[in-house]
Amino acid sequence: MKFIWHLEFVIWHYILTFVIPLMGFEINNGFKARNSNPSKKDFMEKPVLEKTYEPHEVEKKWYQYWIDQGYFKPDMESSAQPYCIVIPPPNITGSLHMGHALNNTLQDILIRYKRMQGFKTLWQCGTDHAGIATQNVVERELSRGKKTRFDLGREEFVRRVWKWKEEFGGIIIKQLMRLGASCDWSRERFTMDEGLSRAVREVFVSLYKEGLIYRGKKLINWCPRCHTALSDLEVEHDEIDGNLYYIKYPSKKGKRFLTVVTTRPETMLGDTAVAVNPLDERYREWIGTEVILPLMNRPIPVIGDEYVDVQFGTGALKITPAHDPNDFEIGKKHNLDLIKVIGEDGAMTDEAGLYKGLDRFDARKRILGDLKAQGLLIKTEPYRHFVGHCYRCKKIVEPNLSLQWFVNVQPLAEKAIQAVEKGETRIIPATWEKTYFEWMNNIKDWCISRQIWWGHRIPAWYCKQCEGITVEREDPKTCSHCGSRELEQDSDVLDTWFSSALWPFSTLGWPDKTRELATFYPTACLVTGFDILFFWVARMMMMGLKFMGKVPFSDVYIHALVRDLEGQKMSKSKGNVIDPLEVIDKFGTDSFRFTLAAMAAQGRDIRLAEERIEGYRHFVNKIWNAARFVLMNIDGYNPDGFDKAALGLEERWILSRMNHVIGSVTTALDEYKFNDAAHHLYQFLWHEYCDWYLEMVKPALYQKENLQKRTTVQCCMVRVLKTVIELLHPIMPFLTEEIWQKLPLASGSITVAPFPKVNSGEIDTAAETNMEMIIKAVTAVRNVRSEMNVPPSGRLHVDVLCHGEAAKENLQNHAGIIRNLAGLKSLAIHTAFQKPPSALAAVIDEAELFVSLEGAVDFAEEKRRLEKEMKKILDDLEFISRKLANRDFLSRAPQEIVEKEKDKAKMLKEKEVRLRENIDRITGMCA
RNA sequence: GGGCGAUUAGCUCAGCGGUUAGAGCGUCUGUUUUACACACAGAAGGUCGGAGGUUCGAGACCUCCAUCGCCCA
Repeated sequence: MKFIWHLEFVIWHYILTFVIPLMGFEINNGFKARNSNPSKKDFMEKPVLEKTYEPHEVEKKWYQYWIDQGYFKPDMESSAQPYCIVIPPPNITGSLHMGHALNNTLQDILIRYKRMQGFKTLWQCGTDHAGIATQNVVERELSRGKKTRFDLGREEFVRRVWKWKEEFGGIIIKQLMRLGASCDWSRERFTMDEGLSRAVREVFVSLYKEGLIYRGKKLINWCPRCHTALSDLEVEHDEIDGNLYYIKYPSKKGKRFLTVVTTRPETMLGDTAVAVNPLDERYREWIGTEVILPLMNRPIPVIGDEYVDVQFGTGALKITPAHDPNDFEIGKKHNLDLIKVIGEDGAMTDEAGLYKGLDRFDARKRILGDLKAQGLLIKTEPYRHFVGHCYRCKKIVEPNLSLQWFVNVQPLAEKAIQAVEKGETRIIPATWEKTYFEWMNNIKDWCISRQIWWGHRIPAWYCKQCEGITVEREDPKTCSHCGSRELEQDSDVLDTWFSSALWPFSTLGWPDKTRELATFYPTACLVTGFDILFFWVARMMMMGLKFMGKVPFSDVYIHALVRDLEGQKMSKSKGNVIDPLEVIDKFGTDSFRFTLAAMAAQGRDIRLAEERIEGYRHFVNKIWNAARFVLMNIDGYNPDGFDKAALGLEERWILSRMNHVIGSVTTALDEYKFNDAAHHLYQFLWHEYCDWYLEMVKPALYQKENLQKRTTVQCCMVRVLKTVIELLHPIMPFLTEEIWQKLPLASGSITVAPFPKVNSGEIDTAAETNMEMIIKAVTAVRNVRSEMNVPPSGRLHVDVLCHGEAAKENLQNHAGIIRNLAGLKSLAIHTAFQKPPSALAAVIDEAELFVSLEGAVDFAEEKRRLEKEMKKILDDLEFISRKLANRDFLSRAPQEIVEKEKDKAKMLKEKEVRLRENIDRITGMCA
């Protein structure tokens, strides 16, 4: 334990000393720019970019700029449609981990996307006071000075926690800034703020007055370490290695015994019955008799109850209503006494007789020893079973009888179920709806009181005179029942999740009727992990519907968990955590964000390894270099030189493809398919724009004779780059801003630039078809070169035999592209010609290409190559022929599918013929 | 015990009724081509966990089985 405290101290010390100064973003509330736009200056001084993208300075510079410009604040005066996301408030004790990184990256992508689309966007941020967790941290700090919170007293202790919060509580906020999060920091809220506390008070009082909040003595989960009650959700059931103990309970009369089985012998001191199944022949005659509870020598009844599982153990169950939830229910049914033998501190109570004062686990040992000595312990067998642990401190939870505050949530849950059924709130992916309904339908009363000091104190006062409870919006001076002035406030605080449940409206100003509340509630989307679907989402639904009359959000997007490469949950104890901040330091924020987006497929966990991020850093660098290339080739650039009539096939093609990508990315983001958006952008930018378009236009850029052509290319390549950078901005905010600012025609910030829209007029199917043919021709030649080991330096002559005039025209018109990209010395296009006997052949759909080699040709190798090709064609052809021979297929499949298959078969047959001819020709050469 | 999900190329994953399957990384072969070797060109690699069924057609839909993971008792 000491070691852990020490470690924690070291970590905080590190953060304070090194991390915070490095992250020093300055937040001010002004809309006015204080700095001039930082990069225009750079552009003037350094027209050519560095060879490699260096993220760190860039990130710092732009983040500060965005804050200074107030881009993250919604313009409340605008009439645009609102779009609001409330952040899942991180705990003030927290430090950024992978879960936060993914969660906030996805939110930032959505917010930036919508902001660019012109919505009035608000990403409402803030932190959570995290009652038990924070109290634990400060208590641990105190214990280093050998003090407890009781030494300080409540008031002083709470003051200390506030002080701790002021000093350390902001760390995660600074870390979110490094992630690029575009929250409106000027609206940052804290669950213990005055306003949010007022919301808590209002909700508590009105639910109490309505009878939905009540105080009652029930069996609750008690953590003896945290010394507080917990809700059912805050208990984690983990499987542990335990034992099954077989214990003899002697009958009151006679010499017989009833053998009961238990995993927790220490609770037997509080047994008030033994239960057997009334259908169980073995014990039928026992029902109604009494046995003597060993060690306590107390007679207890044997009762019959169907709950008892005949198969389990001996079929006789000891009943301890004060220490087991099932026993509690049975006890209630049979009107059994409740004897509490384990106290709040985990030690045995006065009711435990001789064992009073012993810790629960020591008592177990002692009891087993005593039973053994009396010959009452028959046997002990190993048994793995699930035991409840405190989700904060991981200690074993004690079911305990206790007077606590509860919310009767069932009436609230019904409305929350209906809202999802009616589609007022969509849960995405929809598979989670089932889980939501399952839990909501089986919901139990929510224990909301916590026996700690850090939190919202329960606004209930007890009268010393009449013992009545007074619950009011304003602190009462007198008892509402008898008027006495002798009042004492309940010492408990509320479950932290109680205030979190109000977050979507309390942060917007409720219970006041603010403009923000009217504008942004219901919020658009909530992004969260499934681990807090019940803790938080479900409760926000209930409270939002109850107090606002409307669902708190239209969409709930549930994302994956980030795991390590082996699929293990990342945890400090396993030592498999990847620290997001280290990743950002190493690879830059944009690489990291893109990786998360690319891997965020719906319904699947993310297995993250550093190599993934490193891989996407290559993409970042690729984009950087594409921009570098563009900027190096825009001298003499004339922004008005974009003449639609002058566009070449390359331009018409890339613009068409670009518009497809705009459409795909927009759809993907609208549907929360972040990985699709990322992959479309990756594919287009790298493999279409860089690999093909930029390579194609190099000659036009390098020449100075045809200035019209050059200008057209410049305009087009700048436009496509600018567009794709804008599409990428939600995922990669920093790199895109840096490049965008350097591009001509950019002013202001990409943060608020309009998100590209599809221009269907630029979709050009003919251009795409023609370009595909050219790409196929180039690839075919390259393939031959590579397969036949023709050195890249060898300039070749190629003859193309086209099937038809259309193909000839297309290839003829763009022979320059083919020559350039395939590395040819010369290219001749024919519709009929004598095949050169020794040339290597490549067959594409629309043509045959003959590559003439100088010097010796390995005809045997060429034959092998062609035959390999032939095999593939024949396999395909066989498959398709079988399909077309099937009468059912022809009659039942849709006509267009049949046509498609027929076309394909025709194409394959043609290819087969041509390949056969070439094989025959080469065979002749071999001989 | 109840529920949910996963199983596709060496690895991580897309694809969820219509070309006997795609990407990234990795592997192999070439290449100092004036944006990028964090690159370029090319290639190899899969009977889509197993068995039945529905369908003209099935990684994709249904049933069962196996293995793994998660949630709730």
